[in-house]
Amino acid sequence: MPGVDDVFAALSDPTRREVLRSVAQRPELTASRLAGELPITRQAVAKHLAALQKAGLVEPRREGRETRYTLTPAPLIDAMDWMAEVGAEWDSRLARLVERARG
Amino acid sequence: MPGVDDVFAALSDPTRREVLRSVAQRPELTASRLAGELPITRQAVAKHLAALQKAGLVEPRREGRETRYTLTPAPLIDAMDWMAEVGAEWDSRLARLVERARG
DNA sequence: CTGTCGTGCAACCAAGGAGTTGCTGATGCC
DNA sequence: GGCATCAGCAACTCCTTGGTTGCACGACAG
Repeated sequence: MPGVDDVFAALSDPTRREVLRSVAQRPELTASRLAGELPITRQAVAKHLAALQKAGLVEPRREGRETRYTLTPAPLIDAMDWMAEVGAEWDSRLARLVERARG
Repeated sequence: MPGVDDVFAALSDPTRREVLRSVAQRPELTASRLAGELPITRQAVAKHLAALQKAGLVEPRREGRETRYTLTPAPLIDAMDWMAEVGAEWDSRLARLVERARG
């Protein structure tokens, strides 16, 4: 039950956004494999994944000796909700955008 | 011409989000007035406003000896776009999974 | 002109966070 | 069993940053 606070905090770092995008693109990604594609160590990737997990954006699944990560995009909607709420007084078009994104 | 990077960085701080929300609700707000409503000094508010301005989320307008700030919500759309893009990649991943399961 | 109010700039401090290295513990393969 | 991986934990180093105080300058009221 992470709040908007954790979500925005997680998205604030460019490397972490890159990690999130990688997890979104490739299924069942592990920290070691991800570290092989990024210019940082495995431990750094693990920290990013922990932050993303705290924000509820990613879900670990233990498979033998490796842990695979999966995107859980629900908190993204909450963040978009917050932005729409801020923009609501200013421009009602934002609210309509989110409505459409939610499906 | 600020990028998504500055926007997410600006939104990462709770106090700064509070500032942004205040500016969104009450247009033509000044730093001193804002500082009166928050438990921080005027200079801290000014720094937050500077960060928001760098992200293109707010626009200053000099009026005599005071500067009034106005919300410019356009970069919020960019940030929402980024999130929607990540979600879309996730959806296509799901689609591929379903495709494979269908055989 | 003088005092006051609102701003901006600079230096400084404390806390947090990104990234690293080093080690230990499991798990899988020969 | 023995070795190579993958992962988790801890401590440490920098660098960023949110917040502060102090000061100096421009604008308005008396």
